Amino acid sequence: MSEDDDARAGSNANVEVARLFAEIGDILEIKGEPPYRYNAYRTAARSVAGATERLETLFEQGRLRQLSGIGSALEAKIVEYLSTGRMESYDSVRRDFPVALASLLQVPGLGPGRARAVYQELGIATLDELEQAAREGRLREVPGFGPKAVDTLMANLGRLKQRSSRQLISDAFVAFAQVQEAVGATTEADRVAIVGSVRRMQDTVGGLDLLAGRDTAEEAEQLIATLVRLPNLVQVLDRSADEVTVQLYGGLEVRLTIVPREAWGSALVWYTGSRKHVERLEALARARGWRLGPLGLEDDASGKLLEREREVGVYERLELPWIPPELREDEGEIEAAQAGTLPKLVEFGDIKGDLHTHTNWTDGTDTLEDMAKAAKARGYQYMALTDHTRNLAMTRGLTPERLEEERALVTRVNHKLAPFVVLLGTEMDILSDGQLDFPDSVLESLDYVSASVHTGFRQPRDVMTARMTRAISNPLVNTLNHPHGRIIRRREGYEVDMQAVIEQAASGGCALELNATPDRLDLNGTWARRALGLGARFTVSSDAHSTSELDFMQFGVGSARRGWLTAADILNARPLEELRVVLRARSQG
DNA sequence: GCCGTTTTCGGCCCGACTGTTTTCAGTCG
Repeated sequence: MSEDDDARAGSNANVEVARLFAEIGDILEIKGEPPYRYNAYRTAARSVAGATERLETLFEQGRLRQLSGIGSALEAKIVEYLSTGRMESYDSVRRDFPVALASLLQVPGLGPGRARAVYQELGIATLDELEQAAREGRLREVPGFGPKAVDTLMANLGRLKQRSSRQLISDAFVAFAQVQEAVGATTEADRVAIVGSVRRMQDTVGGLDLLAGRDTAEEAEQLIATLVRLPNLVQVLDRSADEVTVQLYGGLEVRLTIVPREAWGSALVWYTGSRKHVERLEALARARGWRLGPLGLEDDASGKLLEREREVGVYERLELPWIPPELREDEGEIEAAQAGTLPKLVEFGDIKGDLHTHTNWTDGTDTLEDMAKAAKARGYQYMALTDHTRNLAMTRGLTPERLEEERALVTRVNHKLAPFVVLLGTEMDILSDGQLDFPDSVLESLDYVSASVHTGFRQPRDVMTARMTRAISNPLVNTLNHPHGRIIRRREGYEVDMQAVIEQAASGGCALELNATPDRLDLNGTWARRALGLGARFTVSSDAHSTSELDFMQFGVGSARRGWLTAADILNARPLEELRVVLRARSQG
């Protein structure tokens, strides 16, 4: 590993090309080009950013076109960049509009049309300039901006500033897979483990913390060299002999800490955290005259090491059972551990089926048969097909007539894949007044009914609360999907008295979904635990819109574990026949 | 600009709301 390699890693081609494509896409949208054109660039940007190999390598081997979304035109642009360090089409679109202008698209209520207008009328290209113009009243001069529009814009700008930079947990897992692949290819190190908030399965994470064990200093050096050569590395933020922090494309920070192999157990405890949980453990150690640190639990007086190799050993020494990482938040887990009342948390293997899936009949990308096969391949006994309903027009939501056609398809697929079972279900829109999108007569004919709010997000809190409680009071509704409606990093949940909603759900027997899609994770663990206390029941489902998204389930199980849920609390941890009994009981009141 | 056991050409989520209009563009989900 030479310094040259490190320096180059600071501006590698994968990251640069991804950035150029993404920015071209943004500017084309602002220019008013049709969606298929700017979307092509955005798809390509994601594809390049997610590539596990360097573009140079792919080019040399003539495999650039293997990246999805890269056709002949974009391949040529990549080749142009690799050979000249420039991209003419990027320079060209930049002559029309400044790249910074794309940052305005983050503001809710400000789309490509208005972004173009503020630039052409006032020369505004940044969020700061926009805010100043709004404050000085100059924004009113732009056609299309009335007093109301300026007010909401100001409010949204303020909210945008406060938005946290926290990342999706799924991005951390993608980065981990990448690190594992790179490490496996270049070193003998077999132990790289996730620690920190990602191991605790928090719904959003500050970054990815990794831990590696090493026997020799050379091994540590090798590991660090591997990390700074990742294809999507943006910059090395910090580096020492046994720790390195890098930033990847998209903003995720990855920190790798390397400890002597024999200190693996105590280091796992230490770096998994949370800080508060570890402080409690430190206090328990102190009370015994010991000291807990990353490199071991030792006797204060003699300095003798009491435990460091096994994580469970550290807990045992402190007279505690091993505590699952998802519970390590100092929210009662130490007390429960001492009292012997830690719950037996649900595990991925407990999940018997997925109750929230979509197909290409609405906004999914895959056929029902492919979805069902993929679910079966994951070891599930069943899957509920829950396509959207007519109120959600953008997804080509189903009418009762098309639902009947789907029923015929379900019958055929069930015949083919038996004993695997597709339940005919629905993700039914909750209309703005709390009525359901289908009449009861249709709902009665279904195996499974879930309901969701997808429209009218800006209703006042009391209206939204009444709307949701009314909808889930219908005994034909088995589950309330993604109760808060938040999309992490994009939009807050709607204003609603969630306490009232989960109370209604708990008392009426309507299950609450733990939606496992990484930018939803809704309910999250905190809310799940609160609802559990009220006696609620739950589902944990992927909301998959493609076969690969069925794998989101793991994040939902993480939320469930953070919510202290056991398999008994989760409907789809039950075998099919038991599930059917529960679903029927609900509809009979 | 990409893509294909429904296509190598013709698709590519589309209807409702909002605030601003004076007949609708822009944005959202």
